[in-house]
Amino acid sequence: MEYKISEDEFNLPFMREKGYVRRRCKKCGSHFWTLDPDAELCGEAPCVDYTFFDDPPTRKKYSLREMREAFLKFFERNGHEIINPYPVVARWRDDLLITIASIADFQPFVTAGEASPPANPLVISQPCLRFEDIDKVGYTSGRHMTIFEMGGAHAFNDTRTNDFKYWKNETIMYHHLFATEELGIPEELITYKEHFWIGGGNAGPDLEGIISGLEVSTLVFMKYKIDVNGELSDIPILTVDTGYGIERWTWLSQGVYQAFDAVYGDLYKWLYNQFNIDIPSDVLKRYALVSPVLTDKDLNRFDEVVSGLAGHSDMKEMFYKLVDIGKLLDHSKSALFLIKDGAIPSNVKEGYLTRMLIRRILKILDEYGFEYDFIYSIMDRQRKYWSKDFNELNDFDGIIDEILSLEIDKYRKIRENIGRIVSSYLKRGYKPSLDLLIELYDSHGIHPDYVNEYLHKSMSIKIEIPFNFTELVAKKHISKSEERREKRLLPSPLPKTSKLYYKDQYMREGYAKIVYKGDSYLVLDKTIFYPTGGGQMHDKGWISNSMGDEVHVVNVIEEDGVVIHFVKGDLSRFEVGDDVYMKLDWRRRYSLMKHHTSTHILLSALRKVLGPHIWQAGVVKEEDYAHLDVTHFKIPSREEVTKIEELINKIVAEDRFVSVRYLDRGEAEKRYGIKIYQGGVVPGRLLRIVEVDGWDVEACGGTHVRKTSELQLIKIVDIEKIQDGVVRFKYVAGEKALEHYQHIMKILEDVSSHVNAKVDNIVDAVSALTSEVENLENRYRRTVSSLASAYAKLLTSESIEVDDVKVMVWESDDTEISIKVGEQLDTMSEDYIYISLVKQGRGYNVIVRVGDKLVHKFPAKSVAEYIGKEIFKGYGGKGDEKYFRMGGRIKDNINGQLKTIVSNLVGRYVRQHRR
RNA sequence: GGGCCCGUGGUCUAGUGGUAGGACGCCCGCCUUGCAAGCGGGAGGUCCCGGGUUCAAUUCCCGGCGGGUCCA
Repeated sequence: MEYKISEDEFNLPFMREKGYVRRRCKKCGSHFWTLDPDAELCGEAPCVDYTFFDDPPTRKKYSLREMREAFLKFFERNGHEIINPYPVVARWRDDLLITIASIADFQPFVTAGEASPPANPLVISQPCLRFEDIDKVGYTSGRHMTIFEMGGAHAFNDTRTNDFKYWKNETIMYHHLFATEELGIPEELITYKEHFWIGGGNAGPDLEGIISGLEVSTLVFMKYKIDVNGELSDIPILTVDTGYGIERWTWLSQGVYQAFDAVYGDLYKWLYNQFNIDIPSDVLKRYALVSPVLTDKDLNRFDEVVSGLAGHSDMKEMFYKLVDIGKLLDHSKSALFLIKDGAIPSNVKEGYLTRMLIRRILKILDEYGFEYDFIYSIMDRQRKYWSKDFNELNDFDGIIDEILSLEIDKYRKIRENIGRIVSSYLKRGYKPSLDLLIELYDSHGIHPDYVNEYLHKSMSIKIEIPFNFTELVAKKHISKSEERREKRLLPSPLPKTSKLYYKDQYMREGYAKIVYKGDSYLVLDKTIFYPTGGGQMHDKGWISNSMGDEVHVVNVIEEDGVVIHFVKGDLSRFEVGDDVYMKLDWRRRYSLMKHHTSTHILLSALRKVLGPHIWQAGVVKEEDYAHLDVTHFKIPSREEVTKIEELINKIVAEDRFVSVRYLDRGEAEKRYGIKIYQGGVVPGRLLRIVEVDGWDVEACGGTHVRKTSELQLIKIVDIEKIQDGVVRFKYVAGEKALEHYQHIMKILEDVSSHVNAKVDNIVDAVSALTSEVENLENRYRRTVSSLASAYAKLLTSESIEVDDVKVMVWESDDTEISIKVGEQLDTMSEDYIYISLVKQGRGYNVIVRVGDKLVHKFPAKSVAEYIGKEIFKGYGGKGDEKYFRMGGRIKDNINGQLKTIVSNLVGRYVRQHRR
């Protein structure tokens, strides 16, 4: 749908005072505001050329850090409060994996008016990740990056309370002042291009700030909600959503030809040297000037563009290197920030993005013949480079290396298996074709380049890789967008239930009034029953009325703030308006509380022992146990687990207070950081903050014990890797921990009585047992073979001679021995026909073997078929003239001795086939 | 969350509706001044688990578990 921006949308006092006029670009057709009344072009490349190279419009050159500081300080001077950046993994949102814009930090609650912002107005420099343009990275001289800092100056205007900060006029003025006064950019260089912005369910008109050909900012005035049909409706909060591209402003100020040069400084120069790049500066500049034409669909014009740089026909290889160092710098920084915020490489979700980035890096290293190990030094230099701005990176020293080493191993394995996998697909009937490339990439992650490399080596074939290869792979995955419609239980809205368990977490009984009665559930005006939520399972208990009728509460859920009690029992004498008495199954609840508090203690211990990359990825607290999933790359060692257990039990023993407070969302984030959102999305203006004194702080809606000593003991009982990048800890606390030990002890005692040894000696006893079993197995094997040879002798002596042929038929109940006996016969006779009949299920197995002298005259296969035809309803088998095995179901009319019948059949066969 | 691929001695793997094969590693012996290696012999398997089809399943079908991979 096309959204028109009215001519007057940006006809603001500021524009008029400055003398800005609205024009339409002759090339791209967009409307823009300019100080030049004769302007015909919008001012953005590729409509016009970049004009800042060698001659930056700013007063001085800024490093990225200086630009960030200048931006933040400027807005701070103008009434904005500086907010620390959020993680790049957007855990507080369930609709986004990663932080794609500074405003994402404040969605959905702040922009929807459900929570107050940490400050208003505020300013932030937020690292953001975007993967839509990943294929352009490197080609566009650094205009596109997967990771960048978005300088966001935000104001939230609440129309409901008339709490108005500022809107369009001031927003543009701030932008203008920042460019002109703070940075010294001549104002005639600045144009504003009109645009309509849509994203994240919101929409609004925006202006793009363009300076010297480069878009450096987007000033969005978010004022609509947009539904699935594209219909716009007004929203109560008018949000000023500005995004200043800190990297681009930096680039602008330095006037260099590559934004990577401006952003990565020494790191860029280091890689430039490592790759032995040598591009004359005038050629580099010419490339930078034409690179804006390389857009989505035009990337394959790269060769053409590069070779068109007159006079330098052999520069192609150099430019490929240049593009690739851009990718290396960009991807390694993205991967670094993802890992920092807990996106451990994985095959799912945000972890997959980390893995993809690392693999793209490894592939580039491969292409230029670098060792994979080179990635360690790239990442380490990145880490050091950015740790000055993001101090927490200092804590990631060894972890990054460990993660990289695991990823390199995996990548190497794929690389090594390529030949085998490709040839197995060819053997399976795949033709060397595009289909094969897609299949191999999709199922095995083998990049088409590698397939070609192999095909070229082994059969001198090369398959053309289309530019939209990734798109083709994606097409195979057209997913049915699963509509998760939540089933609503309550027919009409009811007043929210008053939650007594928040007033007193230890309340075990109480009175309430019935406000609604369903077939098998009750809604009360207030309740002591905790509904399933935040990983904590619901309470159980009993509800009774004044007449002494009692029902059992078996499940409790919450719907829109209304707590619903599912009950078992007769509800016929419970009526709306009745007073009822509630009683908790306290044993259950108390155990749930202990497990919940244990979870908080464990999580902080994991961060301390395993590293700062640990984030909660899922959690369940049951009555009998709890488990906590965290972002981690391997199962911890025995030593680490011991350390963790010692640490958590130290916290238990120290008897720390567990406090519960309500804090304003913004206040809480400011004081404790984003780490408080371990449990995921928590709506609302006020946050319930649970703090284990001096140890752990989380926003949490669960019920907790008052003091850690109530936990008595926390024992980790199981650890497993539930997927790449996620490790699950299962643990028990309180009396469940005691029960666990008792359970283990009982198992030990059971074992000990079975092996006839005291518990202390079990290990020795069991190992004696296993070697005993081994011995017996050997003896069994020897016995079977001597048994087989004994049987063979017996059979030989009992054989019936038919025309000099020894015919032996026997019935056995063991196929294995039957086969072995047959094998033994060869050592004693050359002219035998051996038949073994083995009952098997509803039919018979027949093994036929003939002596070496007879294989031509009486082939086993022919003997078998002769018999089979006679005795089986239907049969099948396999073998050759020496040995044949078949089976089938016996004909109904055969009764009497099968052995005799078969003997006679063989005799007849021999006589018929002698000659 | 979904699609696809895979699961065979310690490791890597071939193969098959009817006696499970190889390589590396391991053990013993021989050759060699020593090493690398070579030669001969040997040990090592619930063919991931459960159900079904079948006279017979490691193999085919269904389900589960585990691994890989791609997409969102």
